[in-house]
Amino acid sequence: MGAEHLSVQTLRRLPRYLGFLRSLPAGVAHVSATQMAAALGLGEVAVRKDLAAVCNGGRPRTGYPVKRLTGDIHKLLVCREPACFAIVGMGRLGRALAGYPGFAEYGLHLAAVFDEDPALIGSAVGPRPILPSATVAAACRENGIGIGLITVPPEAAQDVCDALVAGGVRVIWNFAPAHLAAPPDVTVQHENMAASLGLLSRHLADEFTKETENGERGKQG
Amino acid sequence: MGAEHLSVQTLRRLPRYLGFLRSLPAGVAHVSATQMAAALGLGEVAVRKDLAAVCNGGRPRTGYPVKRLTGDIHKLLVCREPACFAIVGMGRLGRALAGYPGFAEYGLHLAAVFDEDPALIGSAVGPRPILPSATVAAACRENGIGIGLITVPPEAAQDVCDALVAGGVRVIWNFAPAHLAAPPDVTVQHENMAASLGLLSRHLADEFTKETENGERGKQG
DNA sequence: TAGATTGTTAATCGATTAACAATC
DNA sequence: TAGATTGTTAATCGATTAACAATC
Repeated sequence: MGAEHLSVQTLRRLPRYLGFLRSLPAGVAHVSATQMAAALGLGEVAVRKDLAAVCNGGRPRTGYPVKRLTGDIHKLLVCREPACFAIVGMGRLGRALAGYPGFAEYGLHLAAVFDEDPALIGSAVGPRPILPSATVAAACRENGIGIGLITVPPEAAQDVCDALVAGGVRVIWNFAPAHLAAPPDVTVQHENMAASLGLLSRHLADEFTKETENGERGKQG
Repeated sequence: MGAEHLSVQTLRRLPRYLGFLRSLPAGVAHVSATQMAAALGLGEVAVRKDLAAVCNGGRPRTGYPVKRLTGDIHKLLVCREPACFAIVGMGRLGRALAGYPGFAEYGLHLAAVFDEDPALIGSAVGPRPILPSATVAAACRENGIGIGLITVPPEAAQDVCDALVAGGVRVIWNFAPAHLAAPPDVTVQHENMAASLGLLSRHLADEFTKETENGERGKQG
């Protein structure tokens, strides 16, 4: 219990804890924050605090019971009633996301997929028929879809955004590298894969600079 | 100039500034932090600070010259010599990433793509031939590839990770929902799309709770 | 008992926000 | 001059880290 308020950072780490716990051999009954931190490459204290906030089954010297900890984290991640989402744009990225595993794991349900191309309408992506983009607003409203993913080319993104908003969607995850205008009560999260990779690359360069500045001193193989 | 040190958060926002600047009609010569903040839905002061850190062409009452600001941000994002990266796993997600637009924009070059399936070897993704996964380590080392993207099924992710590390890759972006073990000098960033969407969904739920708690008071249409 | 581990309380760090002086 | 906007300096906020007492 104790779900009072978890920081965004903690929430981001929970799935990784869950993944680690599930990767444990069946025989392991207990696990400590120390072990998890080492395995996941995270700070020991951070992990301990996260676990303490999430599960009250921890005992000194013993650690946490795997089963209970797993259950508690899982409960926290799913917790609410399933949220329905839609994907607009059945190109490669849209299809990849539609087939991405584990949405149910997080209480998410892919309720509809859309594309503009008449040639695609009616064909299926997994078990789902592709619906025409023109029906986005109506379909979202009908199915109580609150979340929309945009995976269309940048030129088409704003129109799709407008349609989603018209359909009552309140959260938009935009994969098109385009700037979108939306009313203030709609949350738009922009995902720019190229930019994200650029940031990672810069991280690499910075690390390297640091190392060479240190003259490779203090490096333990 | 003044590229001393930009915070990660600032670096994350820069691409959005760039996108906004490029979306401006050709006639607009100057733009203020106030305008950009409003358009992008960001805090006014945050934007002002970011711009001040990035470009010294700002003038009171006038704002920033669009051309110079665009150039300075662009320079900052590319700045270093191009970084080579590889993608292992030519499923839907791998192909989507391979075709994602704008990597060059951030000084990134997709140098090689790999897959395990013998039926795919030799066929092309865009201009690039798919190479066999067995050659990952050698190919990375030969081509000076420092960054690897993993888009294989979770079961195969650890092997791919090992191969990349063996090939000298120092930064890994892992899209498989799997926990990876890597040496401490290798940075592994985990991307779990389902978990990220779950977090967004939770955000939606929290917002909604807040609103209803406020009894919808103070909402201005 | 001894020692590892939990969980809490205080200190540090980084980023955002607020306040305000400088300037075109 | 007046007023909008920049850029800086101080205050707030949140998260991480460090220190330590509690406990099995």
